Amino acid sequence: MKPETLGFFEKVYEVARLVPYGRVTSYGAIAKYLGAAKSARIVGYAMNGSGGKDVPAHRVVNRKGLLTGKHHFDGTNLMQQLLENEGIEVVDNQIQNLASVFWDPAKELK
DNA sequence: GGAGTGACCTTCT
DNA sequence: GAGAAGGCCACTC
Repeated sequence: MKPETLGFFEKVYEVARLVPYGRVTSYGAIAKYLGAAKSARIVGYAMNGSGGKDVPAHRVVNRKGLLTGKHHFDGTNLMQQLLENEGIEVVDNQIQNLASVFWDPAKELK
């Protein structure tokens, strides 16, 4: 469990868990916070292993607020259901008040 | 050891 | 202003 041993994936899981209730963040925001803004794709790839973990992947969406990773969940509207359950308005797999629920780790955690 | 993949983002036309 | 294309890094086979 040493930071040095922890790969980039573990770091992504850490930030994903830090996302407060009723808030959502983007892959690029996490990647940028980790110092790999150009590796935004890696963040999404890391979520591939989030299944089975306590990582709220449903709180992580793309830059447009679109639930792109929704397909990776067990169900189809599960991700949307979880977001709506937290008070986030989601329509057609897309967050409406994204600017209101957006959570930037680089600024919040700093 | 090399090549391919991926739940993206940035930039140019 | 909108649309389209490319690139980038980390992990897996």
